[in-house]
Amino acid sequence: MGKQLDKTYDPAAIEGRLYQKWLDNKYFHAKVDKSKKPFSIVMPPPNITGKLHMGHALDNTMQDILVRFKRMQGYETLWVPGTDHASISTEVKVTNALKEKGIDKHEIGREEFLKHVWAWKKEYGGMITSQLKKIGSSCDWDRERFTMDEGCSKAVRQVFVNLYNKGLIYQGNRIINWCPVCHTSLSDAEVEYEEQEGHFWYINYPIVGEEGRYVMIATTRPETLLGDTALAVNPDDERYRDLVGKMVHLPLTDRDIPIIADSYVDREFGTGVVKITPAHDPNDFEVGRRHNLEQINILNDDATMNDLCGKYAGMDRYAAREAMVEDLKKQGLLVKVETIRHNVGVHDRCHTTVEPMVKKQWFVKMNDLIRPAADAVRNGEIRLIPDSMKSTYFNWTDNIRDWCISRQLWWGHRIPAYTCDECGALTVSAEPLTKCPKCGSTHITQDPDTLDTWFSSALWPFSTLGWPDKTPELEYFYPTSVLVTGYDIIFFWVIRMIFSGYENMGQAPFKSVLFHGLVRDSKGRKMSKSLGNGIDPLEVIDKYGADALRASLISNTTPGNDMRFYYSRVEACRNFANKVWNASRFVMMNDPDNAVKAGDKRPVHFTDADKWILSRTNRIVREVTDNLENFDLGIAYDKLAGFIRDVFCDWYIEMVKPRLYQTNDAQDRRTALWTTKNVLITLLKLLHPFMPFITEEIFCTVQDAEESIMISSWPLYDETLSFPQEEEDVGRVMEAVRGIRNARTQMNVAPSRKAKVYVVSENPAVRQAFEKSGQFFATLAFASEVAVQADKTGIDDSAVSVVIRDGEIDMPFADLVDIRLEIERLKKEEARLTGEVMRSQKMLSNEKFLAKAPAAKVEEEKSKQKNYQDMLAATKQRLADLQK
RNA sequence: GGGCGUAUAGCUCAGCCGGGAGAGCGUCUGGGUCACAACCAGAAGGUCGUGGGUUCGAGCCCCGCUGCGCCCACCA
Repeated sequence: MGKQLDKTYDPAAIEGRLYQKWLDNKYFHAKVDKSKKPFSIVMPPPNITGKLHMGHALDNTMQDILVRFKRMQGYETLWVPGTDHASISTEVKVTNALKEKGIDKHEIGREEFLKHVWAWKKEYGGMITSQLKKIGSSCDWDRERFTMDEGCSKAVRQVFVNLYNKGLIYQGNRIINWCPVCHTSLSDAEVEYEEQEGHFWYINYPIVGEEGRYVMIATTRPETLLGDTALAVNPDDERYRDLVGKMVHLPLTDRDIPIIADSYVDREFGTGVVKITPAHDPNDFEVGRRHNLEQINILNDDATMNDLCGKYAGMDRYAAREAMVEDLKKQGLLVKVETIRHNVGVHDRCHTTVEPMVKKQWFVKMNDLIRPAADAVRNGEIRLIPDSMKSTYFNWTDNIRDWCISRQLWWGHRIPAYTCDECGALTVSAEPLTKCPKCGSTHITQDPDTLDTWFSSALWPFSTLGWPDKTPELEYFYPTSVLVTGYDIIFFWVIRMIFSGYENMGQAPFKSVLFHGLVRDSKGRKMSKSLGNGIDPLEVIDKYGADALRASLISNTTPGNDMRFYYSRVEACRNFANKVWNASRFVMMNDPDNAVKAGDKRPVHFTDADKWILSRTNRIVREVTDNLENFDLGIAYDKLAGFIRDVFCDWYIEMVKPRLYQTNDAQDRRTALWTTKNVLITLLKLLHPFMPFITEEIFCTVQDAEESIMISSWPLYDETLSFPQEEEDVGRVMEAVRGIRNARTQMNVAPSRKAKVYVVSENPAVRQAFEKSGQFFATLAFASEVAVQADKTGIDDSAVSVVIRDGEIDMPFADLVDIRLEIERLKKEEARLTGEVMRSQKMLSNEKFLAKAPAAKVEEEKSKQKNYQDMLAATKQRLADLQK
């Protein structure tokens, strides 16, 4: 006796055991094997701050599907897992955690703080990756990496040095986005804009030397007035032309500032006069540079007013705003206040309103670096899926700005730049420096800043493979095959990996990028903690199994589009898994001793049904393979699942039942079993990338073997298994069976009441099909007996016409249905068929079509037309008969 | 303001190279059936957002309009 399967599929009972088995056998482990072709993926490293959410589940399911598919195809597959130190989110998180314990980050100092972060990393850093195992990810855990491990850090330092030496990294005073709470600069990408209510304060600036004359400006941030170094008007603005070059007195201060002309000013907006605050506004900064204006920084790092602010010094920016407005009012310089809604930049992590400030920062010069990255996508060297992502990509590469890479954080890669305390020399070094190379002094200070977290992730595809060392892995697996990631980090990450790949490796980091969308809740909202609408993938797995979750994330989806998460969809997939389970159980029950094996020699005498299912399966092999090669995961799954359910289970298993239950023809029974088993095994293999657990369990149980489906070979299209004639014949029989089933439902004849069924047709091909393939017809049509005949026994004779004899009474098909309904139906049918014939006629008489369409298409259309004509004639005849 | 996407059944979405409108869920009808009630058989339900154009032929290609979503910019 072979092993048995339980009656319903219980994922919880097998998933853990199977994953352990795969681990124990080292199936996920990749080696450098030059006799095989490599296929490699690096996992987008999840942040160490988080736990598994639906986005990760989707991302990793897609990767796992590709990896498992390629592994079965015989590639040496490597999937590198890992995590990201996520400098700013982690720092915020740990800072808050410490705060709750009453510990202040600044009090304990940098070194002590970092100890806490490392401890935190140790505790939570591996959480996600261990959770990823639950969904079946077949990553090479021996090669798990962390963006701040020794190897990645070395790569970071090396890249920094290389870029610096090429002059592509520079330090500069630039206006940057400053987060007053996190005390760090932010890249543009880290700033979000929120619409908030604000005010427009209209303020009069007195003109120097012209008593009683004022220039009115409008501002949303009156406190920045203290940093004003000019007013600006448009050079073409008639209203203010005479003012250009004059001075105004800056209220609340003892300074006078000039009025300048700059085309940046929009005449239509506000009063047409802009106060210029170069130190606290990016546009003003640019204007200031053009006009050589002084930059006056009026803020401390925590957004309180600094010592330059006189009586306002020490006040918070908002408190100062109120106080200053009050003072302006007293002096009669405040003209009016308007309430407006405007966009305010906030830090995407902590939602603090950012403050533009001038700071010395490190930048990467982008102009030259971006070019190969843009070209690679433009000339197809790197393929973006879906295609439409190209536009988004170019939108960014065409408008590239230098990348501010320094962050005033503690957690992250410290910038490898050192300043000599004695001679002041700046040295950049990949190895820790202990003395100044210029003067030999040992008093040197490393730059306190750390690098933008994306600086290290940008190197991920090669730093994980050992770069800057020339490892065999790097040589063999780079460039990686495909990157699977969400479209939301195309700018943060994808582009930066691409230019980093070209810059440091001279090659693209991957050949294709497969984008997916966001997983939203059932109402289409983003899943978020604040809304509390997130769904924990682990809960779904506990309840429905990993396979069902995976399938539900893949089914009916398309690359790059957002999707909604529905429990009903998971349930449908769970039910499908159970279906597969039971189909397999059926096979096992009919061969408890496993006497017929899938690999056995092919039988000689196939029935039409066998040839039909083998041929159809053969086709699905090709289609699913093609879809997977083309990254159409959703289409591949839907097609395959549909085939398994609707074709294999619903039709073939029903057809084959009599042959398995009646044991009088041992030879035929064996053939039936062989076919069923082979088809089942093939389908299981195709399904394995999508549903790894259940397919593994069945694969082993059905064959009573330990060998894993994971390392079995992917099915190939087999020319000798193509039976177009039988596909057509059996297709006809199925058509007829459907007709009968339909009729019976309409007639209210219970399937349990077996009937004698006559198949009547003048069409020899149809008769032949039924004679040849009719053995399973009776079962499918719930008939006790089937007769095939040419002459009409008093009724119609279309291609699918049938007569059902039920019990004592002869009940011709047509008579059983309400005649009026039937006439209506036939009229509709007639109209449809007439249309089809005309359409077909038009096509076939069209010279362009005949000339341009492929020959197969024309042939197909011809046979279609013939079919339609026959059916139309039959329908007309039947209508005429009935209407009598 | 600039860019991108999207509009298909009651709901959520597929629909490849332009040639017969699809799936899942839901609804309705029938069925204790010997793999599966987490089931089976059947049915109903669509002007493919709208107006034009190209084509023998458009859900698909082109143009206009409308609705929705996202990204970038950030007018002080």
